[in-house]
Amino acid sequence: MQNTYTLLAALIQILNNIQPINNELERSLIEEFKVEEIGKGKVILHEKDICKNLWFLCDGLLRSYHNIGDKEITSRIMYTGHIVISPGSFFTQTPATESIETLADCAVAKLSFNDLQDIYKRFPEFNYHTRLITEQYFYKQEQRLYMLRKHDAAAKYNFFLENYADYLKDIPQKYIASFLNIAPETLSRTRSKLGKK
Amino acid sequence: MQNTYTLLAALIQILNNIQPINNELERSLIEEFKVEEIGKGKVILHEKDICKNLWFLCDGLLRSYHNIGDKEITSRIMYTGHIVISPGSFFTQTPATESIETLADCAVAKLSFNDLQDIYKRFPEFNYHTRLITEQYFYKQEQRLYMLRKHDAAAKYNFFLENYADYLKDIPQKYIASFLNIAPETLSRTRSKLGKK
DNA sequence: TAGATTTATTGACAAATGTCAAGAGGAACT
DNA sequence: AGTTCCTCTTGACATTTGTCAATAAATCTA
Repeated sequence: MQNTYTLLAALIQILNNIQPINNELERSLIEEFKVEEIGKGKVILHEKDICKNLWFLCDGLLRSYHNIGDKEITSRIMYTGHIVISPGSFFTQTPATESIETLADCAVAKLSFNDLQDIYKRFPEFNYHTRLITEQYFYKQEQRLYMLRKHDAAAKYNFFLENYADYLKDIPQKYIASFLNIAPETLSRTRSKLGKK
Repeated sequence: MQNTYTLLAALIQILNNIQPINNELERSLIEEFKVEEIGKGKVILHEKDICKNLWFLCDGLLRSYHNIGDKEITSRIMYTGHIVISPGSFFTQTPATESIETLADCAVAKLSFNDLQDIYKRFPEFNYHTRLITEQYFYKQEQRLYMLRKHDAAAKYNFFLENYADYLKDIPQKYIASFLNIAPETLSRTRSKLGKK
């Protein structure tokens, strides 16, 4: 496994792009983030548990999902470079209404809610970075809202292709289908109509 | 019209609930926010314009909408107490992909992007407040994502009733329909099945 | 590699919703 | 009050998607 510094380089880069962070903050982040490798198919957050960690996905693929009746709905798909939390649960430290699982072998860097609050206390300027990051995720989430209002299954699948093409082969179609809010059979038919793109 | 202080009291309250703000910041906010009254049916942000303002909706009702082909889709409904922006446009100061219009006579307090940046510079701790507010809106947006994945029109309409019942009579049904991503005719039929709630 | 298990595909059909059209009901304006 | 315009409702029908079932394909496991 690579060292923490190397694995966190992408995260440090994201932060520096927002506004250069000072060495002390960088050192604290590298110190507080705990890197771990997680095999494919592991649930890193279970529904009803409190999301006590924020993960930076150094490498890999994740999905969040929740159950409605007997159906499982994939709500988000997260890939390398993403900051991963269950928003409602992490922000308010209340039980999660969704689970998060790995769709591939992953390397993640984990920061606990409490350690993050410490960092906010010691480096108030860090609020600026996370405000901008939250704004970015907010905007991306809005894109998904637009997607779900698209008229037909083909338009929704095209959204998926535009945004997640690189991960197409690694995500079981049934998950893609529920992410797009269509039946797996409909996705299968849509794909064959579009020529298996 | 009431004075700026009275109209902004609710906003100041929201901020103080997050973390008490000092007098100087409060004074600056009251000074920088410009209150105005806007009649029903006015477009306060036009698609393709840059969203240069953040509005605090002191009193009234707004919706955001965008066009897809010949269809108009209502993306958000915002009522008294909401902080209103077109997220993608305001955060990045790029052209908006949606418009915002009043659905009733409104009183708003307006703060320009530039004035907000000044406030961030003078009061870095304000990033903390807006980070938490952004997190809250992020979470509410996620609720709308869940709604759009609900199985049928009745479930979507129930979501609307649970979240916007107070504004039911003030929002034309065709807007509610597109917000829920169903045809106006379907909403009409769904309502009559549910007994006109 | 063989067998078991899960996932994807395809067909037939059902159900929900969308579309089009006509008319009723309200709101706004003169 | 009457006219006009827009929204809502209702019906008939078309279309899309969902559901169920059978089979094929792929993946996992021993």
